[in-house]
Amino acid sequence: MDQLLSILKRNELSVTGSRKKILELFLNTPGALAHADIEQSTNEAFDRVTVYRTLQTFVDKGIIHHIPTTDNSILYALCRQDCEAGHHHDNHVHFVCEVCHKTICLDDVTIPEVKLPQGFAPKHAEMVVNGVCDDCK
Amino acid sequence: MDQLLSILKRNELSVTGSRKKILELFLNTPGALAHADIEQSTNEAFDRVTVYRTLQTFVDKGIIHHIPTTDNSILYALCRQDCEAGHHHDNHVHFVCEVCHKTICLDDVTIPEVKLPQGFAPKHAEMVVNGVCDDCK
DNA sequence: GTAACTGCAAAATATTTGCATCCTT
DNA sequence: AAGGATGCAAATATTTTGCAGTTAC
Repeated sequence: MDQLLSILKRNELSVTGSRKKILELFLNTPGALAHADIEQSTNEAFDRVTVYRTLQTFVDKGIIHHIPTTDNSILYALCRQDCEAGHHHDNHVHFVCEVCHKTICLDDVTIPEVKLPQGFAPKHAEMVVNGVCDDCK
Repeated sequence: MDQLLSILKRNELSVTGSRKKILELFLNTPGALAHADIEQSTNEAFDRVTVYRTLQTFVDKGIIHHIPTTDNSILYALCRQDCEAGHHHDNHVHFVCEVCHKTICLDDVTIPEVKLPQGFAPKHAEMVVNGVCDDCK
């Protein structure tokens, strides 16, 4: 079965036009997407409200997740291996290029463990690295 | 000289009421502050616009910085040792407690280096750990 | 057929800008 | 006194909500 459909089915979501198109956009994007990127995904425009609701649904189901940024922008990313496995790990580093401003999931770079002070119980970590990416160097 | 004044002077900022109050708020807060926290800092309310402008000024001067979050909220933090040294390193981990929702600067926990794929040139890294903090455990 | 999803309109929030006035140096 | 900072008003932009019509199953 198509990967796209399989993701929706697995999460008990009905297969609708906007969900297919938005999810496809994520599947075809190596990095992260901002709300605006999705709204402007030229070919067919979605209603702004539908984009909000669809993203929220995907986040609720764990299909996509927010990724942290240092510049207050709001980015969403779907991470390939996690989705194929059916649940999220997101334990990889995100890289933000300061030249092209793209955000890239470095799926192969695992977030290292850190030793926290006494009493802190970590559950999840996010790491964002800024710099210049391979394309812009 | 008062630490507060020294920070403003060092950055060539005139010493005004709102700058003093907002900076003081940061100096007295162990973690991070959201825009709303500042606006609501009871005693005396600032004009919403002044808060925006003051925060922007502080960010421009490097007195405070955005910290990344995984939940799309916008947080600012001032980090003690950096400010005392006169410039920013911010190379420490931020911890977000999922019980009390506070964000804490773990000044003593340094962000580890990671090995990036060929061609990526890192300049700065941010790391956020979610979990349960010492107070809430 | 039913429950869920979408699009439109509008409300509620959040952020930015212009300008006259006030404060800091 | 001069330049910059503030507060108000208003313009923009962003996000949420209600509801009627449409679509998926």
